[in-house]
Amino acid sequence: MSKDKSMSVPINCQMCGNISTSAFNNLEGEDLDRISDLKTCVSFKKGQVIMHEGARPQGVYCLHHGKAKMYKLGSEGKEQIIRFMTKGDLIGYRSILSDEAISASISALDDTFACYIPKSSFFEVIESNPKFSLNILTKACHELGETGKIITSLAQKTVRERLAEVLLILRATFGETEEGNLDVSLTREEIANMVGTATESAIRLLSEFKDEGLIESHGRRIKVLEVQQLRQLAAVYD
Amino acid sequence: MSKDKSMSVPINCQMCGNISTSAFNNLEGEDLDRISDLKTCVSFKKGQVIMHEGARPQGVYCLHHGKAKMYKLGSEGKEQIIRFMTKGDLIGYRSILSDEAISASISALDDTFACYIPKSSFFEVIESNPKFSLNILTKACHELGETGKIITSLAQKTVRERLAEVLLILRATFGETEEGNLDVSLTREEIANMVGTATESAIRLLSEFKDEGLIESHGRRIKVLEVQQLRQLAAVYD
DNA sequence: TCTAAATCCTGATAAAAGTCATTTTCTACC
DNA sequence: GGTAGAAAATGACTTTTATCAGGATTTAGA
Repeated sequence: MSKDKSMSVPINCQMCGNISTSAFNNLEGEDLDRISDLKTCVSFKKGQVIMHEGARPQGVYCLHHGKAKMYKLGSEGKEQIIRFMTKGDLIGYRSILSDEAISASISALDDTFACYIPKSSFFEVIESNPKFSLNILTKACHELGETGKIITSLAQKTVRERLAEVLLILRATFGETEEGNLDVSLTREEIANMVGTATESAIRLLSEFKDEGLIESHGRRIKVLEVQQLRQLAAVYD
Repeated sequence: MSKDKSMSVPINCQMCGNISTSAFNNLEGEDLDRISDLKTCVSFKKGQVIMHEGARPQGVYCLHHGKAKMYKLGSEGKEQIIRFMTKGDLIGYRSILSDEAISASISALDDTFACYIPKSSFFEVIESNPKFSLNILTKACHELGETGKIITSLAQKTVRERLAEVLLILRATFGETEEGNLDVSLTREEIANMVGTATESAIRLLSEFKDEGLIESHGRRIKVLEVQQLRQLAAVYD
């Protein structure tokens, strides 16, 4: 939480604190150098779009710090948040690897900082290093499993259950501040866009959760009080 | 459509008619042999479960002929169909590659025939052949894009719109018989489980589509008449 | 081909969720 | 630290979708 974020910018990937949790985690010297040498550093202001749905990216971003949301626009122009991303996450790899346009936009929830890796060096390493390729494959397959859960949840659960689920996901993804609040600042509209409901419904249900003592909230600061009850409510058994 | 399905069973992968559309499409001699030599052939009766949610598969199936559905059970025990699979599709690779339990069951909609490839030979080829690995990666990434669409659709579209969408998906996935019917036999419940709605709602809306001349139906045989109108209804623009 | 069981269909009703309108409260920026 | 403008909250109402119940068809298997 240093004021001067530029201080934490890594010169090269070897020095990066996120390496162990990122897709690059078991790359060895030469391959990591290849990535490291050709990457460039970019920062994004809160709210800025990092990748646009429909675009054809010429590289991938590796998020160094900050938070981002991945979302698609529905036919009425409403955002559907697919998932959130934090440090170590790779952005745009899906599009590059399937050779399709970007299927969901990514925008910064925070002031964020990312490393841009050109398509060519990304592919070079993918093609030459089976371990790296397998890493990405593992991540993609894991993601596929998660999306299956989301689909089932959207299709079968009530809005109330899904909201409980989303609160738990936010907690797992972003953690809590010292005060115990969710360490992310989202509008009610964004929460609704993750749950897949109207903003008013999300607001109403959050108020209910508050009345029931499941959460506390002061504006955008939300504190999860009863994890177990929320889990039960969300009918999550894992 | 031969009566004696066993006639069309390939002795080895080189001879398989599905090779060009499957994940094995640009494997060369040696690697394909490795798969081919260790695979075994299995058949499944209509309704039989090919892989069980929660299980730990020791290999993958490559569907040689027949149709299958991939589905998850929701908390009330209701099936949510995630997608359908046809010849050439790989079953169980997600679980093996992410080293997680099977996240969705697969069951046969037809009498089907598949080749079972043990985990070990699958991994050998993955690790030794970057092209194969990239093939699977491409498929997984494409799937990820599709699931994003499904999520947005479930979250934002009405049941009516989603039903129109599902009819178009069925048409694209299974094609049509000579009589112009969708070349797949699904109960109304299965259609509902794909749309993510109650069986009665799916039935009601199919009747409406019929009254409106968008489809014809005689029991389980459904014929799509107005593709353009359905597309518009589904608000699909691609 | 026949028959029992499964599936399909329809109507009535209930519940869930969305929409619209208005007031209150935050929050980001001077 | 004050102040627009955005976001949150809440009530009233509408629409959509689910549920329940009953009868009509279809399907799968003997």
